[in-house]
Amino acid sequence: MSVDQNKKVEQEIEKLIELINYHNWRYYVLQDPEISDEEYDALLNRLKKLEKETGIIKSYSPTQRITNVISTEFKKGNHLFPVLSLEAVYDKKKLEEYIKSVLRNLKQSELGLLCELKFDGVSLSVIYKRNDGIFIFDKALTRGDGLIGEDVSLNAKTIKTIPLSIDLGNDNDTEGDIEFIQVNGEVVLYKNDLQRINEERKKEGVPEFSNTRNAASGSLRQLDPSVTAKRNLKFFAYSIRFFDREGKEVRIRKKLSELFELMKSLRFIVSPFFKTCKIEQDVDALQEYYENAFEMKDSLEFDIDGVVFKVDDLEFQDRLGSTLKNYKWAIAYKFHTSIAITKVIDVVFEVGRTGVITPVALLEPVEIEGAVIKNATLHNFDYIKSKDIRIGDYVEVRRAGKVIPEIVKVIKELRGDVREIEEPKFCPSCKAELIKDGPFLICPNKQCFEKIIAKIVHWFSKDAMDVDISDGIVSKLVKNRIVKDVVDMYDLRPSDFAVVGNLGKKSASKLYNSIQESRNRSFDRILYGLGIPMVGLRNSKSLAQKFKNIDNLMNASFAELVSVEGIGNEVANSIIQFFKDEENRKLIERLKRVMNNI
DNA sequence: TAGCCTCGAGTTCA
DNA sequence: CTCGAGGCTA
Repeated sequence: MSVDQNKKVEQEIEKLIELINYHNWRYYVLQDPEISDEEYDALLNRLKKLEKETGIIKSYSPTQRITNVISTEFKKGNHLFPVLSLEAVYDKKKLEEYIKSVLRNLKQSELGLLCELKFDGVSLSVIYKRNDGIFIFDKALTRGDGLIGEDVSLNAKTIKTIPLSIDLGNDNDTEGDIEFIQVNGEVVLYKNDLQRINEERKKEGVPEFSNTRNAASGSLRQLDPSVTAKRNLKFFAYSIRFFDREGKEVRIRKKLSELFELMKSLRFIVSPFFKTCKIEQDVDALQEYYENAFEMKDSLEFDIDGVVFKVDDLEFQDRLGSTLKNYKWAIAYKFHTSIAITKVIDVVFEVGRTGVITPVALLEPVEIEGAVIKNATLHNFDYIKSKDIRIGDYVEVRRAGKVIPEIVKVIKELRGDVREIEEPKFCPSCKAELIKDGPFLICPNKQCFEKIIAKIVHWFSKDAMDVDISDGIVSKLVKNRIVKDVVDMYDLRPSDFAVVGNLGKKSASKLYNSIQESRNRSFDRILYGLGIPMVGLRNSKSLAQKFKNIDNLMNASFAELVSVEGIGNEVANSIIQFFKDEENRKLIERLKRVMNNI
């Protein structure tokens, strides 16, 4: 083939790419195709043929959306502009406070806002790089830590609604100094696609996805892009930023809403149902947008978990800036979700201060009212039996009262491949044989690390010594055999803490000082800290008041004990048992050396 | 002895 | 906060 001919074919390839991209956009983004599927396929086949014959394959050619490369891991990549989260509010009052603070910070009396739905999907940064006057898909990154994300380019390329090239045109880049473009948006999976995928997975005997977000996230993190391609993911764009060669941001518009229009013309699906509004002090317009979104959320094809309001003026955005985690120029107004459905991934067993083994369900993380729930206690085996909870079950989770997650019930309709929760025979920490006491399993080993850790943590707890020490540090001190009981804690130097924890010099000496200072705690707190069974806050106070010091208490007869208000047979026996124990007596002798009020 | 009241213990996440 | 059980009173 002559050079001339080659050039001609290359031109045809370029034309075909542009034409296919155009029809791709009509079909996937606008959902308004101009040509039939057959005609589209014909164009694609022609392109494939030419590429094969000439070997000219442009990286942004539609044939490159699916490659056969199967990676073993994801590379890391830097975002050009950090991808942060948004502060969340759950009621009108909190929203009002936020808006007022923004107005105050900007010294404005009114504010233009852009209102959007908050998609329940996975955030994605798509980065384009200049090449011959147009911008070519360079890479796509997950959020990661906000600065560095995972490179999921191959998977992102299979998403038909992410353009592989962008033509800004001259009027958008008069200086010609834009080198990179970062488009941010949400990768979402439609509800009907989730259903379809789950039906297939059920047939194949693999676990179903519990919601569209998890499915989208899982699809984007596939090692084999051909799997991602079949998932029919969508990309909703909500931000576009431009950068020069040095990575400095270049502004070509003044308002976010103008950028939304620009993204539309660049063939992105922009955030559906966005609108702008102007507000002053009252947030009624925002409340209305929120209520509308709430009403229509079930009829939408995709999942949303609230709405987002963003300051429209980009200069105002700059002035507001961001914290370490959040942009200050945007707020998420989220729907209440007091319950959520999630999956029991596994059950682990924890050892408490008293040796009682507690089963804890590990859950597929779900968000309830702003907190991500990963665990829920199952209390004991009677509880497990009464609710018939099994590993692999889908469960309804509620945040009981204020914070503590609770499994309300098993969704039996969703039960698939499940496994019974088996009672452990041995302590998960020290492997000692467990003893059964009613519905409880108990570790009898006095040296059990987890028990020692829990006892020390209790000793320093708020109502006892009131020392702010993390159980992580205690755990390391015990496991490295640096301490074996609370008395040893008073002999540690600041440097000992630095060794085990991620503590700086300052926090280490602070911790040291507060432990030393706790030598002066009152007798009732010491008594509580000892953790005598059935002796809690209240009983420690009455006992301390009556007996004044530990020797009086140890020498007290049964009759003297029960004469104390609130102490009956059981509690008195428990106290006598506690002081009979040789280990406990030794500990108390040692404590006399370090505590001032014992 | 029944029943109310109070206390202890375990519990999660930001 | 909740559950379960001990203490106390009628």
